[in-house]
Amino acid sequence: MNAVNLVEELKWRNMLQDTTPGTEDQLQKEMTSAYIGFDPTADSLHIGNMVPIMLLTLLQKAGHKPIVLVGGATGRVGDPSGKKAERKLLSYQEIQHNLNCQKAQLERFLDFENGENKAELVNNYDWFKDMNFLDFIRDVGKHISVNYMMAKDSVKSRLEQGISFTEFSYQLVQGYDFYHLFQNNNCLLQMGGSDQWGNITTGTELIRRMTGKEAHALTAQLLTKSDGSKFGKSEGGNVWLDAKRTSPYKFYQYWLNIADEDAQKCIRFFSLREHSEIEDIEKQHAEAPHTRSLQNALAEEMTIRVHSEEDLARAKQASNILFGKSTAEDLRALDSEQFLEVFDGVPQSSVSKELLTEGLEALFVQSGFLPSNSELRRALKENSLSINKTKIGDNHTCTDSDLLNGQYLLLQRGKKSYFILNFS
RNA sequence: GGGGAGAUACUCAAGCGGUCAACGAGGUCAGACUGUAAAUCUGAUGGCUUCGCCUUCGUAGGUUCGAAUCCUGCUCUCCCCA
Repeated sequence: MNAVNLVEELKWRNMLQDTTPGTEDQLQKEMTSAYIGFDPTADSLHIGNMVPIMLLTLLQKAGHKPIVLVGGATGRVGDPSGKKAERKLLSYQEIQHNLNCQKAQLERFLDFENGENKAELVNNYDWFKDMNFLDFIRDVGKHISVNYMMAKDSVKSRLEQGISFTEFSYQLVQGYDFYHLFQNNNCLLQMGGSDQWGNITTGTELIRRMTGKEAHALTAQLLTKSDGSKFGKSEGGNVWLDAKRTSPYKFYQYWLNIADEDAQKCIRFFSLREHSEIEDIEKQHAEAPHTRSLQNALAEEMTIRVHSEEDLARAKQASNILFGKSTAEDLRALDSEQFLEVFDGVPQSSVSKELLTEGLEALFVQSGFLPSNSELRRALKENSLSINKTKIGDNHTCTDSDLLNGQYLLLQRGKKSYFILNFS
């Protein structure tokens, strides 16, 4: 019935890790509801969450119905999968706050409005809040043996170090989610990263034992980076989708700087362009790697999808000023607001106007940019200092006309290290 | 409790009476090259009023014209024996 075969699509993207038997048949047979759970551990999703988001996006594009489950209940327990140690519990208020924020973000990526297969959002707290412990262990716990639960990797890997009963129970709680959605939302499939396989199959097992019916699991490969570090982390930590946590500029830069090898994986994982178009970009990249077609395409597409066209334009402008051939003139073209946005995150110091004409030592050292006069001398010897993108020498002096917007001076050591002086 | 070894700059690690702000390696920073990459090459890497001066070699004293280097106390670390 469907023009797009989801399983084929995922295979083409090298995303598919594993499915339970019969999954593809079910998806080809009829519109199928499938869900993925999101953990409310922070008040923003990060790009690590883009893989499950893509699964749902592609699911919807293939004509099926995505169900987004936010883990109001499971978030109170803590998933041991992939975790070396017990996690600290979040307060109920924190979880609620995080849930609301994530919800708003998810709405960007899926169509919650139109069509028979419009996306739906559920919160497992709704069906767990009135569940009492005795009911749970009688009605649910009875069906799954401890032996079965202990055999899961997520549990097994923690047996040495210890795992609380709380986290041990996690798979059962998640399994019950699946059962609940199976019964109430006709949800026949749970998807997730490959680290979720164990949890998901506990769900299918539970459904089989409680209803005698069959439910399905589908997992995606985890995205790994060629240098072994974790995907979605930059030096400053996670790359978040929230512009307040990771500015669109930094977000754009993250994609732009992905290693070639990883970019090849990412374009298939994340791009919503036509297959032929993606293959063209891959070809381009192979022929002329230095143009970095893959990184550019990715950075543009992802910045637009997560932020907006305007944010992309600004990010590009900022990048151009920071890294491109742009010069003093481009810098002067910025108004005060743009200037501060481009150099968002660059350390600033407010200094009094008298300093301006008091020489380099005053500007670079007293302002706190360079740690000592020796450092300043060294930098001058290296010819590594610039003011307003123009290299300066030993006896440079500044005047009022050097001030950007009558107020700022942009100091620079080498290529990457910036500092803003704010003359007030 | 007895015996031994050690503590040096961001890290590792030389130095064992003057030529030591202290070899070397890693890291970091800069310059060249480049794809805002990797690799490579070059330089820098305590502070200052820089052809000189000042403060640093666990800590406090001492010997000496002169100590990171020798002596003593203290603190800490490691090893061996009981």
